[in-house]
Amino acid sequence: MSVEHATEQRCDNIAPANCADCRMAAICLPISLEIDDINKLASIIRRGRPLQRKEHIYRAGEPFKSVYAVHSGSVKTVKVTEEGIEQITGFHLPGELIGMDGIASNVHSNSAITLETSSICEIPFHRLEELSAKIPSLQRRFFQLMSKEIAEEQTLITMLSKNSAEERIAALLLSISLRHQYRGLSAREFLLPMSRSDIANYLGLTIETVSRVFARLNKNGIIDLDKKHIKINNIDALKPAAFCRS
Amino acid sequence: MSVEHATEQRCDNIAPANCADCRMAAICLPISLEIDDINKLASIIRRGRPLQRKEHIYRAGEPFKSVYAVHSGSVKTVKVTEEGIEQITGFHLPGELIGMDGIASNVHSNSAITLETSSICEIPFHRLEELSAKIPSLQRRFFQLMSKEIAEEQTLITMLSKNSAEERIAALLLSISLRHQYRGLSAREFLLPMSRSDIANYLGLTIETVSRVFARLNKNGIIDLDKKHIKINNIDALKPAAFCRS
DNA sequence: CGGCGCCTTGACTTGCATCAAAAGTAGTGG
DNA sequence: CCACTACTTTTGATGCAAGTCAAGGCGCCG
Repeated sequence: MSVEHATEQRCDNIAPANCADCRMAAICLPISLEIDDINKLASIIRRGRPLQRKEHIYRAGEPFKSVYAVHSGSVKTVKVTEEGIEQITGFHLPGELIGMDGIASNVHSNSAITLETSSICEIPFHRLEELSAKIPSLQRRFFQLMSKEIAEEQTLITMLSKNSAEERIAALLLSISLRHQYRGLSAREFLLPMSRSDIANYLGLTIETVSRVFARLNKNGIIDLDKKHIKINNIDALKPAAFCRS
Repeated sequence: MSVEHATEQRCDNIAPANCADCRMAAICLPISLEIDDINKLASIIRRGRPLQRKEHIYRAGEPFKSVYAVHSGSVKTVKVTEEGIEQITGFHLPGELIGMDGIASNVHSNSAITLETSSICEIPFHRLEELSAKIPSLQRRFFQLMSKEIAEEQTLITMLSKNSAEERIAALLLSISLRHQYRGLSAREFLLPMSRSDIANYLGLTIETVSRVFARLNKNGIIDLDKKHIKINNIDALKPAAFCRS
């Protein structure tokens, strides 16, 4: 809707979101909401101005007020331990929701940082709570999103605990590929929005190891890699089953 | 309350829980619920018969119907990958809630298995949802519990990704110690309900490494260990800070 | 053109895994 | 109560995947 764009231009800070017209809505809210309910939800969501690469959406330690949906671009979430060690806890693509780690303690336990120019929708949590109590399918949807995050983290835990460097990198590529596909984009060819050192940090490896594994996959012809541009030639070779017979 | 015991005796399968009198309630539901609301919640909770060691509470793949609170004893949750690799995703002590990973897909993604004789309360999820929509503080509490689980898993992720074998084991001991203390039990002396191989699996190590690290901590006098019985002599030596200067 | 990040590649080191075997513990049944 | 079997834990010897250290390449921007 052109109105949406116009609003964004005029208002230099935040604009009301128009979820009914957002092509990500099917992903961030794939629920059978009545059009009426979608509009109620949209009315509490605010679309922020586009953020540049490396800007913070929220910082660890800040009071928790909202959760956020990635509208376009990409984001990493980072946890910092008391000793100052940084751990990337997730990479987030359009249609994905972030910030739910702050609900428990009312303080964000992670920081969220854009990996590229991104546009982010803000959802004030107390209003989401109120609305959830009134719209059962929204409450359920939100429980589901949190549960999904738990399940995804468990997958990462298993990977860190049991898999080799090559398996971890293969799994990350597959995950990104799958999420692209889900959004109707190419599963075989895309840009990696994150740096090698982000990948290493996320997967519990060093940059050198990440670089060497990419080089090996490239030499084997499983992928074609040119800096951040990746093309997967043999998607099956990246699947877990491929590692059983090697 | 003796009535509660009487009920348990009579009914060989399940008995209604009496949350108002349960000494775990302060932990599993530390919310400012009206006594009235507590009773509404209690009315949907069922206390199962005591389970023996190694019994399943639910199995991965089963339809998701309920979440469960550990009333007494202890439980491990285990995720099995498609390739059949098992990863323990958590150890759960009295007052802790399990099974929330199943909400997203309506199927349990983990199995839950008792580590010792345990008594477990079952909370049918659809009734919890209904009640949450009516009692705002309950809805919030449940969001918080899920968020807490996310934050805890992120801690495990960081540990698996960044810490040495010794640091991981120290962190596990500290975590158990803290949870004992929270329940008013000794922070310095307790029984480890899980086997060495469970610990190894959870922390992404081998049993041999776990055994060696325990032996080293024992020799250093940091802990006294006799099979599963552990006594922490120098709790500070287990804290992350202790590893900065070593 | 020179400085700065980011990435790659090579040589070497190391913490933990693997393999192997013995010792300890628990459960079962005669 | 002991003998037998099966499992868990400990301890030792060896190997390897990934980390560390170091140097050089590439792209970007002032």
